[in-house]
Amino acid sequence: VDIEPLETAPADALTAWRALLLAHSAALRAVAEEVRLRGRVSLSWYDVLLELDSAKEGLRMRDLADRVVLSRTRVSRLVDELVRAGLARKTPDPADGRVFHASITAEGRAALRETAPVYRAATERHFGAHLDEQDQAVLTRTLLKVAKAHGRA
Amino acid sequence: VDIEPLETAPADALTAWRALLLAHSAALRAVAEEVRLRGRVSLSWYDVLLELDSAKEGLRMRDLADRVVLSRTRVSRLVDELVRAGLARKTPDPADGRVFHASITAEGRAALRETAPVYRAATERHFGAHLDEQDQAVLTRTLLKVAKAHGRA
DNA sequence: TAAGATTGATTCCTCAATCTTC
DNA sequence: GAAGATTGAGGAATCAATCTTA
Repeated sequence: VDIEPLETAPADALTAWRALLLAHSAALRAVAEEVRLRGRVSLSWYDVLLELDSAKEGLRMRDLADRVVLSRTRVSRLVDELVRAGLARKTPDPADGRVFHASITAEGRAALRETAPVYRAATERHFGAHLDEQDQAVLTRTLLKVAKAHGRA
Repeated sequence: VDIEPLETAPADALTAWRALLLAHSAALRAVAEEVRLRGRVSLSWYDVLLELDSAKEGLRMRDLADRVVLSRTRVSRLVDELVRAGLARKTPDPADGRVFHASITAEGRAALRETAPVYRAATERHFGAHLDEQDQAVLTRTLLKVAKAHGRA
């Protein structure tokens, strides 16, 4: 983190930031709780499985960690849990002995299919339902600007 | 039938939700790191002190937990840490023996004054700087709708 | 019985150190 | 030495159980 001189922030930035923290906390708790109750896998597992499924070829652990909002360490442990549960597999890269590729199993896809509607419904109920289409479009556009500025997304 | 410009973001709730998760994660990490490096207290301590300062009368532990985005348990432990550090005090309610009131000390106010500019600058640098004024206004409006729907804010 | 607050055990998550391979 | 991945240790956050008082 580079240190620069202090600048006076527009009062609006702090207000928007506070709103982001509140909305995130409230909605995420509700979504995670609903997925936990009604889904087949936890939200963390779901996130990982979703990325594995969208990348058909198998993902290096490193790349997987970049796509999920978690540390490399955490992802390593989550994948191990998924492997133990039979929902994912880990295969060594034949060309580079340092690398492992994680991929989703048929059972993992089944779990994903089973949990996806729960996740969609929870997200809709606890987040989307409170916003109209234009709100959602503006949120996506503005929040992705922030994420991209940090090298995510 | 009107044609939308290509750069218009998809307006579905899942996309906006994903953008929220990414932006929140990236910006919060950066803000917390900067506050940790340059501020006098951690972000958690800062949040609690801020609430204690804004409620001059002292807050019941219960009410404090409601205002901070943390569990009652966590707040209880944070306040104990602050008391040990001399930045807050805890006084029993004379009328109701179950209740404790947490309040900020002069030293706590000093720590708050010292950390506030760091927090403002970090929030501006890692969040506000990537948004124009209208973006910020819209974010505040929409995200507060979500928070309020969950009984926060 | 119920509400406010804390404690103990547990899970979640990350950092630093390590191991292996390039 | 540097990069990919894992392990050990510890902090952060929560849940369930408990204690106290209303």
